[in-house]
Amino acid sequence: MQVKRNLPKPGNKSECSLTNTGPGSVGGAATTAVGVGSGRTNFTTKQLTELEKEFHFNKYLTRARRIEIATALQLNETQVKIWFQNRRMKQKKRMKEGLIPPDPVVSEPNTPTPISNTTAAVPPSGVVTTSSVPAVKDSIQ
Amino acid sequence: VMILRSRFLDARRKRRNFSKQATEVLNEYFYSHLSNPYPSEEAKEELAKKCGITVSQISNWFGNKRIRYKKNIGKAQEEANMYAAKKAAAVGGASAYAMISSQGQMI
DNA sequence: TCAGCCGATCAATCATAGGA
DNA sequence: ATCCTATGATTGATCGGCTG
Repeated sequence: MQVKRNLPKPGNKSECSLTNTGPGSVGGAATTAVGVGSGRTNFTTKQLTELEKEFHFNKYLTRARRIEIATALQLNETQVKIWFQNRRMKQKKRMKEGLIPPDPVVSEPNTPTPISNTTAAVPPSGVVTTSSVPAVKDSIQ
Repeated sequence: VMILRSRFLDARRKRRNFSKQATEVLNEYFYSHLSNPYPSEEAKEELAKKCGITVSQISNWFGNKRIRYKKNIGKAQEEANMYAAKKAAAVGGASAYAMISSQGQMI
């Protein structure tokens, strides 16, 4: 939408390259609940849980799998694609500094985990539901 | 509302402010490169070493600084700007390289 | 020719630290 | 303790470049 920054990396020019804030006003289609489409979507816990589960299984998605997930989680294919991209970058970053053992590589890159139900949205889906407290999963700091 | 979802998972966000010296070094670099406040990977590593923090933290700092600087402009920023410029001009030793690189690119 | 990926960044937001 | 501002970190999404 509005991030038209000049090219910082390559030889850029003068001017404080930080001068934008384009009024753009794109009509995003987000389920942000907040009025008009907000550029940033607020993923639900369920969506994040499923995406995380899938990621743990396959770091990369096939077109078909992406569609399955997007449909099941009620997200765009693009949102799923971007989520995986960001997730991979996140893991790489963690790997560098923090520690986060390399992935225990799962044999085959397949075995479509039946994403629980189809029309995700309401069912409690007993996945990691607010363990009710300090549940400090995650290692690292 | 229910949007209060995974906030509790952010337990990792136990931030600690950087040391005053580190912030000093970062601001000095930022203001002496205002025309292009995007340190290279190498520069980030050097700054990280000098500040005693990680490269990611350097990236976070510059990211936040750029946005927040832009959000103001014409405020204490202008002031901070000349503060840095003066500082760089003063001690020719450690700050000399900063001045030079600030003039690195031209129109 | 083109979609997906990477790397960097943006922009909004969260949660805490620090000061009054 | 209470409120407010400064600041580090997180993350959905964008930009430019590269690639199969």
